[in-house]
Amino acid sequence: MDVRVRFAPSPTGHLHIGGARTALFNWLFARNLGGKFVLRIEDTDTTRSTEEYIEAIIDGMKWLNLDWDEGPFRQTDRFNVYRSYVDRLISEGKAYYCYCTPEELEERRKKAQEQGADQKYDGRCRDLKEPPAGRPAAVRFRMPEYGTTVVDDLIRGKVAFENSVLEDMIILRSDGTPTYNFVVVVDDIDMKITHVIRGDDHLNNTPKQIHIYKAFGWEVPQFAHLPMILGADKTRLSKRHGATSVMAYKEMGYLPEALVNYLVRLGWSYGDQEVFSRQELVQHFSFDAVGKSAAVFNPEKLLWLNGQYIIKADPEKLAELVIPFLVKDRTIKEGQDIDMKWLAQAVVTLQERAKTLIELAAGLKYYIAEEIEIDPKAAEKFLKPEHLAYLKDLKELLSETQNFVAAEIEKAFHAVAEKHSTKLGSIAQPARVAMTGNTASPGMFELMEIFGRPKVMKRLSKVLGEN
RNA sequence: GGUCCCAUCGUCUAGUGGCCUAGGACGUGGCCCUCUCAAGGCUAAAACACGGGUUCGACUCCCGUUGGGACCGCCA
Repeated sequence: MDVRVRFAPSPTGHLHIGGARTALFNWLFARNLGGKFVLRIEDTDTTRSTEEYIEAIIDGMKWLNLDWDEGPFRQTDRFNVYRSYVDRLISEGKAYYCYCTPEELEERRKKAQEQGADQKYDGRCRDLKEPPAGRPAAVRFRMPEYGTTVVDDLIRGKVAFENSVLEDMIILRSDGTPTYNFVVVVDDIDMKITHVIRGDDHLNNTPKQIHIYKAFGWEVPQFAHLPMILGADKTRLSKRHGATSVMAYKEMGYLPEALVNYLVRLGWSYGDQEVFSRQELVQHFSFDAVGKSAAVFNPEKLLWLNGQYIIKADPEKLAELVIPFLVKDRTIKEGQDIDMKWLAQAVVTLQERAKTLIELAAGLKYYIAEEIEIDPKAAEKFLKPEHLAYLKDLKELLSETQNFVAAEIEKAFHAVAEKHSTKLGSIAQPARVAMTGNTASPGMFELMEIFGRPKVMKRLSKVLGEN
């Protein structure tokens, strides 16, 4: 049998970290087994779903490079289908009309809670002989009252539920729209889904859904319930814990490969390996190695991973990716012409120093900008009169070098150090402040080579007050 | 409150009854490298929630306690 899985987000918000991981595990499972990955938009809540969020979710999927084989399907396009399935259940006596209003139900629930009693629907419309006139009706599914339902889960094993705790849930609202627990089953059957891979928070819904499958005589798919992702306080990850939308990480200068790598290790492992290529992920992924316990989202480890991916990334590609951040930084103007070959060279010097594209852009600033600001503290420490004397000599030597390349530049530095009987560091630090305005940067020799002689001369002149 | 799930360093995890003096990674401290900052290398501190069983032997199996989480909607 061909494996078919789906990711079914509801468009009531952006694609968030938890949803992205669910999508990723579905994708990996499908790719590992050569199956199909379906994208389905669960927009039956017409009051909260928006077109913007559908776009946002698709953007997030694309950015993470999680391609789907079918869809996106939308449930709002399928209301007639659901309607006919509801009718079938009613005609077979497996569902019935309920005339209780939401307000009445709410009140009863509240009362039951206060008394510490069972909160489930009392079934008062279950066997109604005469429907009350003039009241809107919802449709409820008739749950079995006795027996046990076992969910056989790929991650958790067998989980048993007493049917007596299940209530007759509403499958069709009084406004004629169907509800989640019903449509999810109808869709999964219509779309021939073989494995339902979703968040742990759905485990309790699963027995209810199994009864719908059975009411129709359908085969129940395999389930895999993924553990939750928690915030630092161990509660479900939410806005309170900082950035949760996937696209926010794009804006913060993260690489999608790094986020994917981080997310997959939240719950899944392969021995001691931490960094995986796409191919390795697809090759090794299996639910056997998915853990059962919830995981705390750790931004620091994600940052480290991102740094690892930046180090390994192709400099030309990084140069492309960093452009929007340079624009945002106002280091360059939108659409400004820039020598990409040269930019890539500059990027190489910064790769192992930048953990995000934002940091990369910040480092690139002094390579590109005409004027730099000099940190007063740095100047105070490294631009004292004796330092300026070194820089004066350095400038002279550098103006005479044949080829303005790192090896030649290094010779000049050593010559100055020797002349003044001092260490290389006492020349390099002042030079660094003159070049970058700061005390930390890539190595001076390669930096100067990439700057080029004119820019180096200009900046030395400036600190020497020679304008 | 009811139902269900979960439980190894601060965090992510390896571990499927003897290989464990519990391994790796992030983070933290130290050292090395070094023109600064990184990167890299070495190193240190840091965990089997607790209590009972089962067993010749439990991190590993069973039960309970405790702790955490999820769900209990005419939301998904």
